[in-house]
Amino acid sequence: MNRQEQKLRTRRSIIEAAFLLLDEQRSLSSISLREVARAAGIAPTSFYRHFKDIDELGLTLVDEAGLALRQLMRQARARIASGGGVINTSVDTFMEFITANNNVFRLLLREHTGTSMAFRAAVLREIKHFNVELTDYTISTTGLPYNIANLQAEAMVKLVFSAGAEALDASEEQKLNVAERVKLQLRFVVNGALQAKAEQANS
Amino acid sequence: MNRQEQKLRTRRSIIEAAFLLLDEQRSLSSISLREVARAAGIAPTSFYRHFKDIDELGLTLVDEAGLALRQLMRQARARIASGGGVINTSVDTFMEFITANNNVFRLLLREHTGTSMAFRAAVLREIKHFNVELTDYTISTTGLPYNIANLQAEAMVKLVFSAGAEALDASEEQKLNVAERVKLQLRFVVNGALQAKAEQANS
DNA sequence: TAATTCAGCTTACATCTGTACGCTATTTTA
DNA sequence: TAAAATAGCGTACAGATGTAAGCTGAATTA
Repeated sequence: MNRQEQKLRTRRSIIEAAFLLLDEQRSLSSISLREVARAAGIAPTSFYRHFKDIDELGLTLVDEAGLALRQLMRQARARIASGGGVINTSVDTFMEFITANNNVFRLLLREHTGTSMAFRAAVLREIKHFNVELTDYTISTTGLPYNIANLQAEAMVKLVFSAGAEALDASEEQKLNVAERVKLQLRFVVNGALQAKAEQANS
Repeated sequence: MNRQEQKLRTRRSIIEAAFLLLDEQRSLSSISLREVARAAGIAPTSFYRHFKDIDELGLTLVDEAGLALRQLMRQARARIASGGGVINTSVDTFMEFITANNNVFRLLLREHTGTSMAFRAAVLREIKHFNVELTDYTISTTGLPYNIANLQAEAMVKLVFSAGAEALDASEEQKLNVAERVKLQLRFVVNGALQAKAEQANS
């Protein structure tokens, strides 16, 4: 077995151990280096061979979570292309993601309002990606002017993330309810934005 | 000086010390009993004369924060009555609150997605108050049917809270920008809801 | 093959935590 | 006034934490 390879493997096991620790009652700031090391099956001090800090590990986790979200968006777009409606498909895809990758989404949600400015900034970067891509998509499919498309996209992302937060702790049927409600709310936003476009055109 | 009176005074100083500790880098789960006691000027063990737990203190803080928010709403309603538009006045009032009671709002925001189920539940209760009152207000002023008014109110609260989260870390001019944007987004929602009402009536 | 690198380990230490126990001094009650 | 209650204190202890120092053995390089 290669040395590099082995090191990467250990690094992976640290990362995955950390994700497992990040359940509904733990945040990045509350997991300890020793605890992660224990879960990863290494000595506390060996942790330093891979990360300078617990914080460096935390940033890595946020990055990985963001990556997973972007992959999700690609998946959603593919499903939209094959019919079903933008809002329906996107929300359903999102909800599936949350259910399947519980801890990953929870991490983003928690650190978004967490105690570390670095983590908050990292999460904000990921959300900004979301906004930019949705704004572009909206412009290209509806022809809304940039300012309106952007406001719309931002509002939609916020509503979907809030719904995701609710869904995290919810039962399966509650999740369906949350999904249904947010879809209606997204339609409010879309229709309101369309109306704003019409008004803007008339002036 | 009364004994009860003195005890209340100490209790107050614990609560206020805790609020002061809850700045942008501390959450309820990261402040220690000893730290709070130190800041309040009492011995660590004296803390137990007032609260069973740090958690009991935490719930008290969430309650106080929720109370402050409800008072804010009353204030906002009074200002609406004296003209200026519902959305404008509400958002402005909210933003003023956030600026003046930084740590109070931050507490709610953080514990909303925090690691303690009890705290999350407590914050949700406060948000539900918000939703109920806004739904009632919407029905009585616009005549929207309950289901639509409720969806609208929920969406608006989520958007305003999200905007509040952004405003917390923002400069004064950024805050103005955030406020302006959320007002436009709220109009999207209101107009979209009105349209939904029209559609619902036509069926 | 001999020398170097380095992932992971063990040991060690200073610091912080929650909280149990019992004392004191003052207020309240009888 | 005598007895009871109690807010606050000091001491003490068993954990947990981050991380410094130095060792080991296997993989890599020369």
